[in-house]
Amino acid sequence: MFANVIVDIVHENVAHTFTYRIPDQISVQPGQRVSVPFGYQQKEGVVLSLAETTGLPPEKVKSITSTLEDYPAVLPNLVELAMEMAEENHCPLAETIRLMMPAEMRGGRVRVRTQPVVRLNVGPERFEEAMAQQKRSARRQMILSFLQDGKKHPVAEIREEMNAPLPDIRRLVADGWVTLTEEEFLRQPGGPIHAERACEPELTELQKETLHEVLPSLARGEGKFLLHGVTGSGKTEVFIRMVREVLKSGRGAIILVPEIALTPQMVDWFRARFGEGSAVLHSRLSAGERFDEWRRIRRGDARVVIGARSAVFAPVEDLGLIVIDEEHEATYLSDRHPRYDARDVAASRCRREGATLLLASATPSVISFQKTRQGEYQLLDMPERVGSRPLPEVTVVDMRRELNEGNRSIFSRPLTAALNECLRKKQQAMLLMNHRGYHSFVSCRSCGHVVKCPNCDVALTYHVGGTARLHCHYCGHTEEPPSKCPECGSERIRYFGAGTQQVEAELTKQFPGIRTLRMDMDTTSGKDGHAKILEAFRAGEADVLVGTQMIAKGLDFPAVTVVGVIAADMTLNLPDYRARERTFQLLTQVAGRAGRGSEKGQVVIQTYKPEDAVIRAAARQDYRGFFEEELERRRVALYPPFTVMARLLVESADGGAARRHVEVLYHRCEQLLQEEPAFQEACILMHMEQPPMAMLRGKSRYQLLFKLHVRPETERFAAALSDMSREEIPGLDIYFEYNPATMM
DNA sequence: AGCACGCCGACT
DNA sequence: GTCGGCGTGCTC
Repeated sequence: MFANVIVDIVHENVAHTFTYRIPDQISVQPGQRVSVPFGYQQKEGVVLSLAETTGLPPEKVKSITSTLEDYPAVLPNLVELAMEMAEENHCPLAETIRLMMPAEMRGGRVRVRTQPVVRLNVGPERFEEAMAQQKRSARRQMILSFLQDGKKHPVAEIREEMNAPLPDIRRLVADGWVTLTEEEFLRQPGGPIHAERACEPELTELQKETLHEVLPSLARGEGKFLLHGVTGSGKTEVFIRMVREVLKSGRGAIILVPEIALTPQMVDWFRARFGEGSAVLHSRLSAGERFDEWRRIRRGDARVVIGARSAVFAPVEDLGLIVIDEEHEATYLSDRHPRYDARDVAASRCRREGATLLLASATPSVISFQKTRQGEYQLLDMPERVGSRPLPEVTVVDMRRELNEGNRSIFSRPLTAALNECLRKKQQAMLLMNHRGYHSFVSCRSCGHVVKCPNCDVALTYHVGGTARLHCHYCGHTEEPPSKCPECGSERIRYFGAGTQQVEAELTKQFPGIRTLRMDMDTTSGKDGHAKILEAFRAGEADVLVGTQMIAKGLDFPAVTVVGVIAADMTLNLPDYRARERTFQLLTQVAGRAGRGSEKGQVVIQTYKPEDAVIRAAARQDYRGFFEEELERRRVALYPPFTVMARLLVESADGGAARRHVEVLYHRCEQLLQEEPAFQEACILMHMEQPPMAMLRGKSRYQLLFKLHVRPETERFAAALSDMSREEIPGLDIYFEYNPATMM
């Protein structure tokens, strides 16, 4: 017998299977990991298929050295998924196969952990005899009583009852009453689960209706749904019930959430709801924990998995459901190679494995909502909040008018009034400061010069705390703030606008005695920094939480009645066709944080563009209104979902070399378009430019931006572009992105 | 990705 | 004369 093995090397040259003989004494199955001789070295690989014969000359074929596990690490369905992804992304199969297992499993960097286990060596009929023989040792009798049930008990369990039981156990082993063995045990992150069957809340009518709409599909293992539920509508409870339903029928489920939502409380809550049969996969796990959680899933001990993006590859057999919560989040687009969209992967996996897909969001992505229009997804609508709680009242404040009428503070009069009222009632408020880097930069009032990072094309950020230096958030560069404009020499150079720190400082100035907490990239750096701040706020240790986007995401603080957005339109004009969509999502999500308790919420959106359709739709919490307007805009301007974007990005420390190469690529693309009229028809736009961040981490950047019609031949054109990115040129990094996550 | 094989410049 | 540069090619 022969095995076709894909060797764990990511390189075009070896991106095909190699055939190995299977020695008589070992058996292998597809998906199993093996160690094989490869050239002069020993490599790990995954068996793709078995064959009776091979066309290769026998002297070339070597033998598999050993298997790495005695089970297939990659399930057959996931092998197929990896193959599909490799083909779609034009990347070596080894690269997509790697997604299917924890990174630390490769190279044997984690080991199966064992612990000593004891059990009674004799039947219950001889228990009294054993007790009698050990009558001189109360300790050994205690151990025997402990083991009376005949089951295996970890020594650690007995150690909880008495100190140092090992010598006594050894004595019992010597006397032949018990056996002591080493057994595999699984590291459990967060300790043992207290499966206090957390009470299942009674569903509202709307929740019941929604659930009933999906149950038939769930039973048949089919269907793709987009659940659009306003903030606070109780979407979570609906999909929790769906998971229960799937588990009841003996199948498994995967729930994807943004990494940022996987807080310790969230994880505890989830495990309390699902008990021992659940597993959690996130980046905070140690290598060993991640490996063991993965194995619990693989062995079928855990049938429901909650995790971030990569959990879409969790080895759940007999999958019945994948849920993607907050489906609009950019985190579902992988930023590393191989680039994939977890939503698309989930759809493919569901189709392949006969499972239901459910995407959920209060602000669905334009792409996903459009799919409900085209019948690809079925729309589930939850337009009301649980308990008929009203949506918060939203006030849009024109900051130009505030300024004209003499208010030079960063807080408008309505926001000041709302905050005063909130403080008086001892309630809590949240203030959102979007896009920090844009707000605390240093600029010259005379010539408009902005102090930028010498390595990256971004404005340096001013930090008040500590050293009062300017920082770059991309490369870590710091420098002294200039006292004179380096461009025109004017001394009228100053810190422009407000960052979270300035908002915080301004708060303490204008509201004496106010207690504030700040959440941004600076304050959340430590381990669990995130969770600590949120916990403190939840515990009422502050009146106001000031933060960047990260405070907008799906959090539930019942005591928050006021939400303020300091400058709503800052993200509106970023050079990205999704800027409007992102702004709408951010505003709607943050507004949804207000009034989740018994008190009605109030939201104040401060803006310099109160007439903008996005701001107005967000103020009305009107997703449909936003969607229709945005879809029309994209239709006219030929943006996705009507087209696809692609980019070829060239980076180099040598700016001239990058420039020259991008020109070469441009001409090659032009040639390609001329040779193939079909390509020319597919290509709406090809644009050579320096991206908004013309420098990043000390490297110059140039890009070719493409806007393409969705046509059969587009795929081939994209493949040709992808090939150009894979050519290796010393000193140059070339990246190809199809549907780039960012245009910066 | 490694690693050997192979053909041209300055050195114990 | 050799040591060693990295260009080219192969790995079941």
